[in-house]
Amino acid sequence: MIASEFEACQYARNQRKSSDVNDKNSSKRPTIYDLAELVGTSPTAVSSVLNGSWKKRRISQKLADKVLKAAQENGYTVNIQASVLRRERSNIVGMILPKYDNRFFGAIAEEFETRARAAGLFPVITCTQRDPALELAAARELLSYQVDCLISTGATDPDQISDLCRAAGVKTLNLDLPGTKAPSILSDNFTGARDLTRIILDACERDFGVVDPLLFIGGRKDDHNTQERLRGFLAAHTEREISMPQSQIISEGYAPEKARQSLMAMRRIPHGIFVNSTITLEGVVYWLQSLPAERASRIRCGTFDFDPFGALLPQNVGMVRQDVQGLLARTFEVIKSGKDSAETELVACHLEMPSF
Amino acid sequence: MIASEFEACQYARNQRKSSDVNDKNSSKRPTIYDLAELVGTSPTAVSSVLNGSWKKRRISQKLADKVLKAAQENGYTVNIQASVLRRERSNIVGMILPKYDNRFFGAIAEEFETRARAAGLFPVITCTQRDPALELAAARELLSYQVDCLISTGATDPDQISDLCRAAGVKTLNLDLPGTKAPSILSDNFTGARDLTRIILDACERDFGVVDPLLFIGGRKDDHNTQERLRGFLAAHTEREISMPQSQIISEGYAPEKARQSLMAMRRIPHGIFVNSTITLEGVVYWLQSLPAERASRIRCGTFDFDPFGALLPQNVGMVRQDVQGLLARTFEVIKSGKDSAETELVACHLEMPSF
DNA sequence: CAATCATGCTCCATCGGTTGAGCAACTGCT
DNA sequence: AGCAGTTGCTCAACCGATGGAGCATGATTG
Repeated sequence: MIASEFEACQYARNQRKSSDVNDKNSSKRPTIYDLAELVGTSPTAVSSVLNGSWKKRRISQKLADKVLKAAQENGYTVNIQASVLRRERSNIVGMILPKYDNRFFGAIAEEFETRARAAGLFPVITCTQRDPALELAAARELLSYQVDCLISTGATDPDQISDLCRAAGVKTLNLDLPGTKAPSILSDNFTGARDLTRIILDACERDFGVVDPLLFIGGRKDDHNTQERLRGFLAAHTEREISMPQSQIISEGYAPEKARQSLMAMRRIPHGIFVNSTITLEGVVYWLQSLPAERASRIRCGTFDFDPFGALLPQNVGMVRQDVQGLLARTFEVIKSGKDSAETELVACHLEMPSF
Repeated sequence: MIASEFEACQYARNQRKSSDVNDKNSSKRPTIYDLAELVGTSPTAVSSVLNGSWKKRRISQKLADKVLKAAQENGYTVNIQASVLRRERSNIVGMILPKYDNRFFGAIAEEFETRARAAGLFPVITCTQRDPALELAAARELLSYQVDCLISTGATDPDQISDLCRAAGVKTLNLDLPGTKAPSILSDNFTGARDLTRIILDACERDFGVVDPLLFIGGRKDDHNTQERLRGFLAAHTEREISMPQSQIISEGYAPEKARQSLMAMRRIPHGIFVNSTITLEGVVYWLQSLPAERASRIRCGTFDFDPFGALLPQNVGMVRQDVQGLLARTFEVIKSGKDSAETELVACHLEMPSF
């Protein structure tokens, strides 16, 4: 008898499981073998019903229904590890992200997850605390999970990660900070910064009749984004023939406290300030609070990156909001296209003006 | 000859791989079988060297060194899918998180990842946009990745997720919002809110000589955390024998715009305001901007949850900062203890006073 | 009525790593 | 020399899902 032979074979294959099939207290989750035994069919049939290939494999509707019902009743979930091991693709997309502590990275994380899910992929984000060693370790870890694709966001050393991915034959892409060994998708920091600078210059001229160089504060000179923003900042001054003294560019890190101290130490307080990040803006606000109200009201500032509280500051004349949706739309397009030339692509920013 | 038999067997096992071993252009990553062939040993030996069990398995230092060198040179990374499939534990811990758009959840995500890594576990966070259906789908997905443990943070319906986990025999735990079917770890919303209310009442009395009921704004009445905070808010009034009119409690959601409109519509503007979230605080600040400066200066407010910009508002007298480190410390302790009784545990908040 | 085809399913090898069992070879002891 | 014990390694089964190959049926056609 073929049927009993099959059953015997199943039983031999997995004694413990078989005896647990009808045991609701069993903590082991059911497998396709368990369902096959319950329904009285083969594991292959069960698998193909559950993964959708059953039509192609000419399984009858009747059997499919029985299998689906059994799966439902027994709370079956596929074992992805086994599935991925067997298939060529994992459908997992990994992302390395420096921090979750600001709106920009938070929005990137959410948008990435949403788009990945919409594309039928499983997103895994891992946060690397701006630590190069952790970035590398995390990349390696994601690779060992067989990600199909790895996105390095704001990575300290994206090229090293690209190398790892290349060795593993995994697609990769740099977001927010460029690398030379994979496609890079960035905000147009130059244009955003230039437009913001113009707005601040306009406000100073309009409100105070002053045409002075602005103060640039925050960021690091060795940081690509700071360099580009500085370039935009200087371009806006050059086009108005305002010369820029070196002392007006303070780029000694993003930390709020550092910015506050630098501002406190200045002999001549500028009317217009270009703030290079929302985190630096915290320090600027702290400093503003220490000024007499009348003096504080005679300052205008604009910030690169958006924060809803920052936008409500009376001194605020504009914030550059990066187009997170646009950045990730392009990211997924590039992934899909399979392109892997190390070209850099810019996505325009949006200038958010105060609405009050 | 045993050696040649072994090699022949290996070759038969995997023709394509074997011929690729020395091919640097091959995009396939090396496996333990490849390394075994390179070094001239068995896959078992390679595996045990690479996963650290070689001492126990009495592999010689010499062979271990050779294997490690080969692994290094060929950029070997373990295939976790295969490894997890065979082992009983995955060492993956999953977390469901509503949003990444505020400091609280951002900090939870970072702290969770840090602690998981420190415990030798692999953290996977997935963001569910406060969507109950997505929460459930995400939980199912994480289970199919064989997570050892699943943490529901701020989940709409944590009990449903607990049920899923129970069926799969997976440990689970609720964070930030309580459930009835798994251990819950929450901030002590009651005490935090009561203490904050006291501070605001103190400030109104000290600065304006007024002993009036405060305004409570933000949140939802059916939300556990709002209920607890409201209880603390009322307790602080009761202990001072201040009676609370219903009209002073506005709990129609967290949205900033909603809060602003409610405030605009009030006939009598209160001196003291209890703001139930930083997101609601945005609306309050928006409204403050619309007031004459002199009037705005005669308001004191405190907020549940912390935001660095919010802390810098001149009207701010305190922010309740939830103890994210404490919450996650307890979370990991409970996980480790294996406890699964549905008890709720409270973690104290910290009252952050303005420092200027 | 035999040959052909479609239908509905099962068998088996496979993905890569892990683990219990076991086997040579060598050492030390009586 | 004989035996136990140690050292250093290999074998083979297994985890759960998947897909190509193939095998009985039953229906259709010349």
